[in-house]
Amino acid sequence: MYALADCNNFFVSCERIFNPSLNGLPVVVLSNNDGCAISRSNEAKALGIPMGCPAFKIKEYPGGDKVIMLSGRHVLYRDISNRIMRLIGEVALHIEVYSVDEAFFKLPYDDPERNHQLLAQLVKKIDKFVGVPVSIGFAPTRTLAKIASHIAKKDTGNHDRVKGLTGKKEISEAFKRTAIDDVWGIGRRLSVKLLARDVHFADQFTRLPKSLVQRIGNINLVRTQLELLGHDCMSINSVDIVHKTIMTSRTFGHVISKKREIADAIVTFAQSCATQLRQEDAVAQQVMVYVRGDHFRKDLPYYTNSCTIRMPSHSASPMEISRYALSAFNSIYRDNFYYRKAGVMVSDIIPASHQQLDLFNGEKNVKHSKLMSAIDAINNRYGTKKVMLAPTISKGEWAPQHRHMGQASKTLRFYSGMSPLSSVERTVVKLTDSDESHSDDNQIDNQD
DNA sequence: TCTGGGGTCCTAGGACCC
DNA sequence: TCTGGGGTCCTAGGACCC
Repeated sequence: MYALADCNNFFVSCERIFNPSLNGLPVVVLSNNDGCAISRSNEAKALGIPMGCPAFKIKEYPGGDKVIMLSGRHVLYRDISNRIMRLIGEVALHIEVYSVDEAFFKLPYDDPERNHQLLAQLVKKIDKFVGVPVSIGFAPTRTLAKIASHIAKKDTGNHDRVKGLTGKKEISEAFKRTAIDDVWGIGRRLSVKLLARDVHFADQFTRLPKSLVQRIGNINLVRTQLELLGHDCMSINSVDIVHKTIMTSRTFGHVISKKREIADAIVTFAQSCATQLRQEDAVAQQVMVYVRGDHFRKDLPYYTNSCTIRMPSHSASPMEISRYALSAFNSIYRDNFYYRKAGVMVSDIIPASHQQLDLFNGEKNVKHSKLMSAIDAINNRYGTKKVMLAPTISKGEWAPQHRHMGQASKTLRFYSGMSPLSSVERTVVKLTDSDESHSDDNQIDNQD
């Protein structure tokens, strides 16, 4: 039996822990650059504000001028999420953290009644010790548990916020009320195709012949149907599996055309990928860089491109990854265009322990890895980004804008147990090794 | 003024090989 | 005159999720 715990309006609920005066008010948390709403309180949902609504359109809704808009504080949310996951882990046989606000887990009992009691206690415990409202659904498969958790969340008469879908009759009743696009795995495109065939609710979908389901979608849609019929066939990447790709990208605060400034962002993103790799104790061999114009600006010529480079060996060194990222960037950058977004993705990731020793670069790898350990230790102790590669110490023209941050940083540091940072100077690490000679095509990385 | 970021999986089609 | 068949690998694009 699987359970799905889902935090209600997660980011908004996190903000309310620290600012209870937000309770009962329409609140949204905004994405990077204060671009659009990524979490909405029930009061904001009631005003009709959709997920992803651009911030500037919010006040166009009736009552929208009363909506409180907050910039996101993702480090804080991650910390709160970890606390919730720990509490779930105390009762679960096996937990799969699916996203920052959701986790699937296996239940210890066969008896639905005992499971229900256990989960109701868990919801209360999370309320008490963390302060975030959580809804939990449980059922024989993950896709059914997802439907159950929707019901638990939406049914206002359900006071313990737990819903089990275990009996045949109960499940088929729920199917009749589940719109086809509310089924996990059926998104915008597939629901259009299904509606065209007069499939409006989950029960109609479960009756379609398998061959037709396969034709409409692919094997994934067949799996979704099987899951609804009670066959457990979804595998979830649990936290202990290394990521297949790691990406860092940002929309800039405004359009940029200067190569130097974009390169600065690219190096920052490359470093962030390297840091994540080291946190997962993994190494990557491919580096992909992309740049993009602003597709909302019809007055500017639009350009987008990407370049993938295979490094000679796997690496988690920010110097190494930054160098190849810059090289890739140099090959796609074009003068006279305005850029709004860029990103770095590393792939072909394996655990560091599987790494083949590179005979030619062995000594350099050892040097890098000692340096990296030292940098990680400093950043862990004094706060992220205290030690950075040289090209990233500019003012950061590309930096996203956050206008609704309020008194964020004080609370955040206190909450996360970090020490104040004022006494620590930012340290510069030179990007280019003096013994490297193959960088004639990356003019930028030699400037420091 | 102003529109996020980070993932996964599957499939079709091209390149290449024998 | 006339242009195989089967396999693998890679990549781009499309779909989904939060």
